[in-house]
Amino acid sequence: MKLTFAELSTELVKKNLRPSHHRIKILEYLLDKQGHPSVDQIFNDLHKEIPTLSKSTVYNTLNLFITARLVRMLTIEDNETRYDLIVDKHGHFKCESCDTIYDFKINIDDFIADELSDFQINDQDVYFKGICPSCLSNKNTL
Amino acid sequence: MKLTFAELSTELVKKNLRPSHHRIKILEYLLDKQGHPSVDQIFNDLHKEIPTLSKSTVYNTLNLFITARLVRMLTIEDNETRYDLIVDKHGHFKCESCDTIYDFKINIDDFIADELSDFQINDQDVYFKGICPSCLSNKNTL
DNA sequence: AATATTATCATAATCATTACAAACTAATAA
DNA sequence: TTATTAGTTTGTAATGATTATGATAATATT
Repeated sequence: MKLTFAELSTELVKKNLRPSHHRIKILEYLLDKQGHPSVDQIFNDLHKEIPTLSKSTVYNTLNLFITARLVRMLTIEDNETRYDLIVDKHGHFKCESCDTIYDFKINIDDFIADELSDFQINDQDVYFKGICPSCLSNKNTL
Repeated sequence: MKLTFAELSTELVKKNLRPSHHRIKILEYLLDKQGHPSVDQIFNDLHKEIPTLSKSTVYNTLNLFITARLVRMLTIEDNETRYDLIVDKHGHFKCESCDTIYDFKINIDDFIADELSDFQINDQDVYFKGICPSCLSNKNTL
């Protein structure tokens, strides 16, 4: 579901964000890139295309997207924040070998225990960690 | 289920950790304190009792406990790690108003998606955020 | 075009965590 | 007991991710 530059721009405008070039590029990157990139990944990759890009801008833009509820912050790891476009609810699996974060379907609402009936739930995160199939098979061939 | 000093000491020895005074105090603190304390909370509270206690020791000891699988790290928030004694699997709810982290029962295994059948799962975390009943009722009375 | 507003940049500041080396304590052996 | 070794704790310095700040550039508004 590759969106055009113009379509991405509209998405930003919908959220009352000015569709600057940098913002569109960062949004596009988040859409295209699998594995839920970190700030460093985003910055390093986009820096090749946009040499003037500053890391501050990446931070600013991501925080802007978070406030606009376009993007979610994943705190699956304690030393590095990852970012996730908000589409539908899903769980996250981080491979401890290759650091890729995979999405998986999960019906989170089924989880909700009775003991939470008096709580106001704003966010739900399901984080799994382990080894992904690709790294598992590599390990076997070593 | 308050454990005595001697019993806590035995727990450490079981895990091949020397039962030093500091380690026992930190373990005891984790057992007694509700809401999953941060390093700062642990340090500040224990510092009153043990004025010579160093924050390094708190970090060292917690990491030791994690390696020994006595304690789990909670990365529910991106700016502060919380710690959780390993007992049985449960979810964590963080109140965004009072910062307390509540446990709740959850049957994670029932919900594991088929798409993860080829993944080796080592850790499972379920993090919810929102407002706890106590803060909700406070808000209503304001 | 002039002015006000917003974006971006570059650097400095912050803050949680880790690394490190010295000081201290406990365990073991002679 | 003393000497030796291993393990623990401390305090400070280093690291590294993130945020704050002030200057500059771009865009929108009048």
